[in-house]
Amino acid sequence: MVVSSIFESRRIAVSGLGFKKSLKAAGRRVTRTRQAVLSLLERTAQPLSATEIFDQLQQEKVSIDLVTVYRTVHVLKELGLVAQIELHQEGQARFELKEGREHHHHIRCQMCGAIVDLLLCPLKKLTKLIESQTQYIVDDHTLEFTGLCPKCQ
Amino acid sequence: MVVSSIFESRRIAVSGLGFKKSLKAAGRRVTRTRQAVLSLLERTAQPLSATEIFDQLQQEKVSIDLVTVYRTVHVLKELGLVAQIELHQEGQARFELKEGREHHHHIRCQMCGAIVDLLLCPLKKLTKLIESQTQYIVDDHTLEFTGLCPKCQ
DNA sequence: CTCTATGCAAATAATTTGCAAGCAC
DNA sequence: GTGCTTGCAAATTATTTGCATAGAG
Repeated sequence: MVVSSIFESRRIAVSGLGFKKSLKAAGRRVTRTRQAVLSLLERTAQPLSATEIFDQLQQEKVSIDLVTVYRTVHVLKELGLVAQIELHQEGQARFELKEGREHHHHIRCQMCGAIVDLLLCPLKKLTKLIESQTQYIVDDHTLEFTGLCPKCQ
Repeated sequence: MVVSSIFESRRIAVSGLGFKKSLKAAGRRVTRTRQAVLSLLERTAQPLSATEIFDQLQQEKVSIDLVTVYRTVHVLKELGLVAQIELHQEGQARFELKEGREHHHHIRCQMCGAIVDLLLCPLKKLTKLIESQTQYIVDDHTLEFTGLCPKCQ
C-alpha cells in the first residue's frame, strides 16, 4: 500500500451524521430531497453535475425537480458540506461531498470524461507568496488538470 | 526593479506580425473583424469575455456581431494566438493574447472583479508526478485564485 | 400552524448552429 | 469567381427566479 499516493479512489462517506445538525443549525429543514442528494453524492465515485444528479435520482425512482437539485446543492455548499468544482472548460459545475475529505484537486480525461482525485495541493506556500506580492487576500483557488486517461491514449 | 516579481502589469503586444501568417497558414482569411478583436485584446489589461469584447468594439464604432466575436476567439484559440481562461465560478470564459507571453495564471477579486496576472507556474514537476501516478497524459491545467484585492479588503 | 422547501413555468445568460448574403484572395 | 466569413434568427445548455402549494418542525 502506497501511503503517499497522490491520488485515491473515493471512499464511502459516513452519512447522516453531521448534516442534520448543520441544516438545523442554519434554520433549514431535513427533507427527503436533501437526503437523497447527499446520499447520492456519498455513493458516487465522481463529482456530479446538477443534471447527472437529477438523472441518477430519476433512475432510482426518487422524484425530484432539476430546479430543486440546483437549490439543494447551493444550500449544501453554503453549509460547507459540498464543494463546487469547475473542470477545465467543461461548461458546467460539478458537486462533491466535502465532509471528511481533504482539500484536493482533479484530473479529467478530455476524451471520455473520467475524473480522478488528486490528493495533493502544492499551493500553500505559493498562496503566501501571492498574497505578499499582489496584496490580495487569497480566499480560494482552483487547480484542475485535463489530459488523456490510460484507456484513451 | 524586482526581476523576480510573480505578477506583472500587461505589456503592449507587438501586433500584426505573426497573426496574418498564422491565419493564412491555416487557410483562414485576414478580416476586419479578426483584426479588430486582436487589436482590442492587445490594448486591454485584462482577459476579456465575449460580451466585453462585443461591447467595447461597439463603443469604438466597430460593427461586429456577438456571434462573430465567439467565432473569432475560437479561431484565434485554434491557431494558438489566444488563450481561453475560466476564472473561479465566474460563469463565463475570458480570452487573452498568448503571443509573446509566458504561461501564467490569474487572481481575481471576488468583490470588484479586478484581475492580476501571476507570472508563475509551480506545476511542471507536479505534472510529471501526476502523470506517473495517474497514468494520464496531462495536456493542460487551470490554476486560478480568488480573493480580495487591496481596495476591497 | 408557521415558515421553509418544492414543483412547474418562465426568465436569464452564455454559447452554438443554420443559412443566405458579404467579402477576402 | 470560389470559398471562407459574417450577420441575423433561432436553437441549446446551464442556471436562476416567481409564485402557489406541499411538507417539516
